[in-house]
Amino acid sequence: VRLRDVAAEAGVDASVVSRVLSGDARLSVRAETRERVLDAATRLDYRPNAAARTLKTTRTMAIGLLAPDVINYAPIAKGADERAREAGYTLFVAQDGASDLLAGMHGRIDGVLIGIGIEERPRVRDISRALPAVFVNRRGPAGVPSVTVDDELGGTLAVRHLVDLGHRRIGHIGGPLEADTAKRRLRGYLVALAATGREMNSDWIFHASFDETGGHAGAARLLAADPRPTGIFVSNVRAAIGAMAAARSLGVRVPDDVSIIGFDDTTFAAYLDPPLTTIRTALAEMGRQAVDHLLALLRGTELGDVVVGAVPELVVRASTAPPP
Amino acid sequence: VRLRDVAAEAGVDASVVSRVLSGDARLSVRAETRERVLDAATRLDYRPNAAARTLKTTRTMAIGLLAPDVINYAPIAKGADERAREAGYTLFVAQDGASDLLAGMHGRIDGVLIGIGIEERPRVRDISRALPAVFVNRRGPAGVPSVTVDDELGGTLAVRHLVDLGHRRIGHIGGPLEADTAKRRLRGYLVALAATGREMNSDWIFHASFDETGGHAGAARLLAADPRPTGIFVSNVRAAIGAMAAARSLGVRVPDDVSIIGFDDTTFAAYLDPPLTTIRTALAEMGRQAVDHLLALLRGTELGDVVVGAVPELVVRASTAPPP
DNA sequence: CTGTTAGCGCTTTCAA
DNA sequence: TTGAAAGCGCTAACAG
Repeated sequence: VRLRDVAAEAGVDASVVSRVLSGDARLSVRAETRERVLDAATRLDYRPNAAARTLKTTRTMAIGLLAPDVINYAPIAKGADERAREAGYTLFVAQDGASDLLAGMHGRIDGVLIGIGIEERPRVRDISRALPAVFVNRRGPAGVPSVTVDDELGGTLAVRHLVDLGHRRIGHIGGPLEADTAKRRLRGYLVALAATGREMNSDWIFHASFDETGGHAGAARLLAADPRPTGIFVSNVRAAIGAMAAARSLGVRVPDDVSIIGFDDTTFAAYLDPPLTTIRTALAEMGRQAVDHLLALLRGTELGDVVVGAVPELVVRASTAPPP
Repeated sequence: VRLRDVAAEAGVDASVVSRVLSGDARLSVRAETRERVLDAATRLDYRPNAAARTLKTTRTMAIGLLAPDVINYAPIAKGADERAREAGYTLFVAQDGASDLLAGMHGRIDGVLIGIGIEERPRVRDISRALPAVFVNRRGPAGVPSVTVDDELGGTLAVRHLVDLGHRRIGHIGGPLEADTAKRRLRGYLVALAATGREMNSDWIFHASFDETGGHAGAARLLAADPRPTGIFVSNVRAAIGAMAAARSLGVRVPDDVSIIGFDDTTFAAYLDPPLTTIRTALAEMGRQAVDHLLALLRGTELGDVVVGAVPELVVRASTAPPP
């Protein structure tokens, strides 16, 4: 059913229907006419044709989220989805790995939330140029706004917790260094080490993917160092799962022999063995604010880089303890 | 830049550009003209306006995937995404929980892959009526095709493995009974129990959400039964994580005191403590076939319900052992 | 081999 | 308070 069918049914012109249905404020219609229109629309189960509307208005009322990994980004996507919906927008999530994401998204969304750094996938720079974009959980190039959490502080808190427990040799399994997120967490780690006068040792630092295999590889490496760290800050929960598995297969007990603290408190954390101590960040809130930011951008307001106000906090569970 | 800009640049009519760019097979253009057009298009970095094209052709060249849970559906989404892309389609993933998914999707996609059963969310029935739909990992109502794996066989294999190890009291923590997937796995469990003459006991069966909390609640319940099962078939990896956590907090050792076998071999499984024995199903393949199915449907071919050919298989790890 | 033309369904001035 | 008309950018007959 098209607009004109509704118009015919209601005995008015299509333009009237359009105005009534789009809730045009400063419009005068007789209450009775409006009734008839609304009636006809429901009776015919009218749904506007998105393509036609978009062609006319040049707005799709949809936004995209480009995530490097749907599992890690699930909480961010959830927050973003909620907020987008509240604002009348539809959120589409696209996974990375695409040959030509740009082609796929172009013209179907008004703007995009980019969760991948330009050093990770140079292509995202083009995307951020081709359409209104806000980086989420990553910083963008100059001129493109971003919404992140305070990763550096998170890293610092993690190290400080280990220091408070008495650890002197503290290692770090971080994400890929192309991810600025990983860089900031690393900086937090380094700054905290320096501030507390703890020894630094490049053998205690390893960068790998934000998943189980990455953490596994990292722990295998760090635990082979001599001397080896007694505490490890792993900058992702899935990586922490991998790290604990590696420790286990080496006969290294957590937390008795080595303490492990993760980053981003995902559902799994509390159910692991041992339950994982983590740094909790406001992931959903980051998603929400990123949407707000993007919508503001679409309205022409430029906002710059934002760090979510909610501060990372330590969640102590059982994977950390005083050093042996 | 619009089509006509490219046309002007190339010194031809817009319709020529349209035909050249859309790679219309049975079209005769002078090689030289085609050159000029292609040249102009790249020079101007032309990108077709999706809305205009859609309005004209009534096809969006995009499909949607409606998932109840992005984490559990990540492998399915990955497979679907690959295949869609190969066919020139863009895949959009929408999470459930939406107030009105239908409104959001309508007109932006040509068809949809539905990963949620109609008993779980009655609304999906409307979606399947409003646009071409194929159910994935769920059966749809009569007349709507589906692509699933052999869940029943999977359930049977799981039980058989426990039986082979010598277990006599075998429990089941399944998904929500509204999910037909959960029903089929339950049936597999029951059939295998009956076939092997194992005792049945309703205290050993629990249905809950397909996630950590569900598995946790289930194990808490089953392990409190008297006598309690020595082996448990948990129909989801995340639920198995929760179940193992519950066992641990009750001082019940896995696999010494109780064996646990999960379903759908996700990344995590191998990294858990103990590494989880599972039934591996062809999730990505299911996603791929669902896309094929939907595209066939869009071309007018009706195909009915399909069960993915790749058979579920047992992956033995360390969470299962002979009963105590 | 290439150009002309009509129209997809909607919104939005402008006129009545 | 309502209707008429134009046009968003593209494609697909059809004509030349």
